[in-house]
Amino acid sequence: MVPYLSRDAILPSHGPLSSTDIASSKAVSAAHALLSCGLPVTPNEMLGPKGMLLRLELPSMMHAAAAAAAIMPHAHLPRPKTQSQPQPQGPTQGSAFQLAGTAPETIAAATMADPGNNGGGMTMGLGGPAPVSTDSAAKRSASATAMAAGGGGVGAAAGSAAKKKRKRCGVCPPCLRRLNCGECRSCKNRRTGHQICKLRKCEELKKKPTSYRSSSSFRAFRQFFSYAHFGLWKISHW
DNA sequence: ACCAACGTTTGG
DNA sequence: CCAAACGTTGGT
Ligand SMILES: [Zn+2]
Ligand SMILES: [Zn+2]
Repeated sequence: MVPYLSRDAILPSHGPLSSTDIASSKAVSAAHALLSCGLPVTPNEMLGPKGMLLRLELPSMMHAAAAAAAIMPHAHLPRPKTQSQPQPQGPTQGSAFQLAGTAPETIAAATMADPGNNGGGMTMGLGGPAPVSTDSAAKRSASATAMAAGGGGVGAAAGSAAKKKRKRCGVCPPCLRRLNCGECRSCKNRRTGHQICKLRKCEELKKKPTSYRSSSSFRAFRQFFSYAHFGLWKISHW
């Protein structure tokens, strides 16, 4: 199945019909999101001659989800912070997909097999060209991750994806600093601490790593297909 | 929460 | 191999 981000999905056909301004801004958002997923696309490529959003074929559902997250109005609503029971998390959060019933294998893999968190979320894993580590790094990480997997135990399928080490965003103020302050605990304790200078610590990495299932792109994706399931979006020509 | 220490991953 | 620095654990 080839995932589409269709115009009809983006702009509800019965809704207040698209001003081209809205389409344009959505195109900008989607293009940005796709770019961050490694798919270089310009807003103009998503807009037709009349300024309407075009149906865009995407290389993976991951891209579709990211684009949906950037476009859909509810993607960034704060989650109902109500005491979410520490339920077995896996089955519960996956139920939306079972409901939709049409989740392609790639998505099922991306969502169901998510071992709880993967760093960075939407840019990882599916869709993009394979990470391609041709050298001994592959073997290195293979053995290392195998060992790491051994410790975990609960709920993880054997040989499930190892959790990736997150990388600094590179654009936040701390990331832009080039010099260690030399005064903070991390600097003073560099020999044994192995930590970056506190003034250089990336703001993103300070945040608790978010699981893919709690990411805005996943929520948008789930919402997207929930609506599709209930027929609120036009999907007849998919 | 902060911190120290260590193990581990990652890119060069 | 090595340096940098993320993840984790244990102590406070
Ligand atoms: Zn410092
Ligand atoms: Zn940063």
